[in-house]
Amino acid sequence: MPAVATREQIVAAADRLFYHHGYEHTSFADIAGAVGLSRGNFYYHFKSKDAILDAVIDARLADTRRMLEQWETEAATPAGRIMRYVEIVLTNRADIQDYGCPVGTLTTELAKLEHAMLGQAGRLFTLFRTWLREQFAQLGHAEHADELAMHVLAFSQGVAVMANAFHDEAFIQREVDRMREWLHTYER
Amino acid sequence: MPAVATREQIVAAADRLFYHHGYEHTSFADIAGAVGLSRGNFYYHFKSKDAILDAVIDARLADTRRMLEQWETEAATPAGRIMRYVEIVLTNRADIQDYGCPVGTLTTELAKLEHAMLGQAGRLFTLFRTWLREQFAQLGHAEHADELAMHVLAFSQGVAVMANAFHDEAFIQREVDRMREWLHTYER
DNA sequence: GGCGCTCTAGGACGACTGTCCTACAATTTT
DNA sequence: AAAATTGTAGGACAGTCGTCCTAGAGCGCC
Repeated sequence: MPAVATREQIVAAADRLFYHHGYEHTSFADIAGAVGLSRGNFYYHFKSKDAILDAVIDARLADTRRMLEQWETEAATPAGRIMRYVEIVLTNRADIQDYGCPVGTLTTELAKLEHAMLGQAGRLFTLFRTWLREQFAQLGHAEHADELAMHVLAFSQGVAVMANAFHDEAFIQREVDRMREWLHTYER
Repeated sequence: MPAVATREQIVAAADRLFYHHGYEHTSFADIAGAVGLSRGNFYYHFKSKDAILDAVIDARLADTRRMLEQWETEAATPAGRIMRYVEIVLTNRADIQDYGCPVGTLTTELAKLEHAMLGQAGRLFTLFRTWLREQFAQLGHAEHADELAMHVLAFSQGVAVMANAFHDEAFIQREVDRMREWLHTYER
């Protein structure tokens, strides 16, 4: 098998395991088992566990950019695009109830570990923040665009943590509805 | 030194370390070093790491109950008491920016570890939830008290995650102000 | 066939983990 | 003073961790 395909398999497995069980709690053996490779052989593809994390974050950044670009084509209005983001917590409610938000939980964990890759993980948040800010600017609120973007991010993180803690789908739906109404007050 | 004092020292040190570095990332050696005891000797006081976590959660539950009772005496109105909760993110902003919310981050971590003590940690959330629900009921919104309580909890968790990720004090202040205005619409 | 490159298996390594045990100091009780 | 209790130190234990090394399989190219 070509190295690139194996590398992608490793990244995909690590991505899933980091999300489900956390970075620290996922061992090389776990990833190796998921891909079907021997443990020691990993150093041909990645020279350290940090390098895998780096690749996982890069992959998530690329996936996120792809998703945001797709939203640009699917939703015609900035408000519609913002709602696309808000509704992630509904779309991914099953995973969120089980594992929380992939971005939020990773950032929280890396902060506690004082991990060198924390800054890299922060770029995931910044990517959403910048995109949301642009949507609010297009909506005609350039002056407070960043504050509104941060508010929407905080909404999603709050819902994710609570949904993970209480496994309450009705709660998620209510909060999304509340957010939709809030967003209407900013539409012109 | 009597055992009870040593035990309390261990719980206090473990509480702080679990909050700062996470449960899994904190080892017996770390706690022992913080208290100034030998590693192996812990089994005289706690028979397992889970037992320490259990004691830490119990201590946090007791501290939280004390805090909530104090709020009952300090704030005359239910709205004032709810604002006391909302303003935690401001009062504890330094710790929150560094380590996030003690309750939220612990629950998130234990969920990923599929740890048996996850249910115990959930009681911390439930304690706040029940208390907030009671305040909203006293405010005259008995019918939606639980939904409103969950909304306030989600607010605090969202702010905590974002403040931890971006270290933005102005953001915390803005969100608290936003929450104060929101709460005014529910006052009679 | 022989060479070189890509990829892999398997194990060794030192460090660290939670757990447990035993011997001993300190203190209290008899 | 002797005995019993309470608390401690230090190390052994089996296991796991991330890391690294070596030998060799599979393959295209000369």
